[in-house]
Amino acid sequence: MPPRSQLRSEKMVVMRRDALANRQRLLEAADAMFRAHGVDVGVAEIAAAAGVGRGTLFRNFASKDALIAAVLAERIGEVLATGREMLHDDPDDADVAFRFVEELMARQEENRALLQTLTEETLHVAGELEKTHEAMMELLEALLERGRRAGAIRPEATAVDLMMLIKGLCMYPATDQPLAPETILRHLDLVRAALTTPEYSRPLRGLSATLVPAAARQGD
Amino acid sequence: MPPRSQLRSEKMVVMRRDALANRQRLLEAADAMFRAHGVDVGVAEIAAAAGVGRGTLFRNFASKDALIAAVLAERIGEVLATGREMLHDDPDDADVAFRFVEELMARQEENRALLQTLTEETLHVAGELEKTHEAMMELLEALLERGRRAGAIRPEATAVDLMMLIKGLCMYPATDQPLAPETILRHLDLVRAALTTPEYSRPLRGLSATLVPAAARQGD
DNA sequence: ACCTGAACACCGTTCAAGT
DNA sequence: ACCTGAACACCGTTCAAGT
Repeated sequence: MPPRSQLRSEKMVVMRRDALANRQRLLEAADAMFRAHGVDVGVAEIAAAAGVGRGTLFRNFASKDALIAAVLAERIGEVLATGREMLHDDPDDADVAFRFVEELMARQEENRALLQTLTEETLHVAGELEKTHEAMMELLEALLERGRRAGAIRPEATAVDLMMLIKGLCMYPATDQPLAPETILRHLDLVRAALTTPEYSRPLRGLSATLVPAAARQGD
Repeated sequence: MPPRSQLRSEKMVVMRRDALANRQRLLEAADAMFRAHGVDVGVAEIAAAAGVGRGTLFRNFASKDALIAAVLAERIGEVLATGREMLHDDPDDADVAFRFVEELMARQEENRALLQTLTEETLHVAGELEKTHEAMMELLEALLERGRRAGAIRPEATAVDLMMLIKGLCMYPATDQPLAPETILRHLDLVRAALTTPEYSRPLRGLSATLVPAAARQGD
């Protein structure tokens, strides 16, 4: 399938090669700038880093939100790929769903800033992101089904349940500083406790997050 | 304790009566405007609704974020009050913690827009909000302790655990539309399952949230 | 001491002119 | 067909002048 323009994809217009290159450079520049300076970097800086004018940015992405959504979709796409591998490689693991979520959270630090912009609005600005999101839900559904079949996961548990229980790890305001790995493991164990049948319960790893008051912190 | 200026509270300066009235009207106007139009209403509109100039707004609140924080602190303060009543009225209820969280989530709809702005930054712009947050954690801790003593809640469970598990209800992006009451109950049951001892488990009420794709929705 | 609103600074976004 | 950057619009925030 030849690359199509984002803005007029219904028309199936094939982009000029140089224009497509610009689009790609914008995506990469945006990705790098978001990592380095957060999502609040100006569009001017992003365009400059990509070596194009501001107008070119808006020719390729309807708005700054759409650009953020596109970058986020790419990153989530990578996670999706590893999740599908897990699903394929290990057909008998009743625990795949939680193993995947652990993998997902390990990368969470690099995506936290982007995830915080993921409100309903941004979810719908780019059709690309919405499709990625749906793909994620389907994957989680398939992963959970493994556990259900093995009797490890309660039958009523859904992908949405799982997402909502995890959300706090990405969002909890007082933990904008990096989460300790043990804190992540502990929270995931709590999520496991919520979704598994009693027979499959296990003790919690790690410790609860401790909130550091602003007064006790350095260099804010 | 006489009312003190927000900006120079160290000096314990007592505000002039008319100035204090302005501050109060700003808080009320902001609260009303946030409910009606969301947190994105301009400061100009808020100041106009309060019947003061823009400058007065910034004399009382260091920034728009500080104003948002102040409003949020007031609303959380109300919830805190009902939580403390519960703690006091019913000393033998092992389930107070979850009853409180249910109450908290019932009001969640009116606070969702504000809660979404509650990142670490906004948490620290107003000392008032940080204190409220700490008070909330202490209250949750006390509520959980009731359940621990009765053997209903696992001993390692903390207030932070509870907050992080609930967070998804406030934040899950695809549910910016009002959450169905059954969805709230179901999620809280999952949270209960995570935090209670196996003996106290109970079946889930309600249904999992279903995500409505943008295409299938009306009037976006 | 406090209030006001014009002026400022800082964004995202558009668009006329150019290739 | 696409690119550019000056110009625009829209905020939050400041501050000189007024009471």
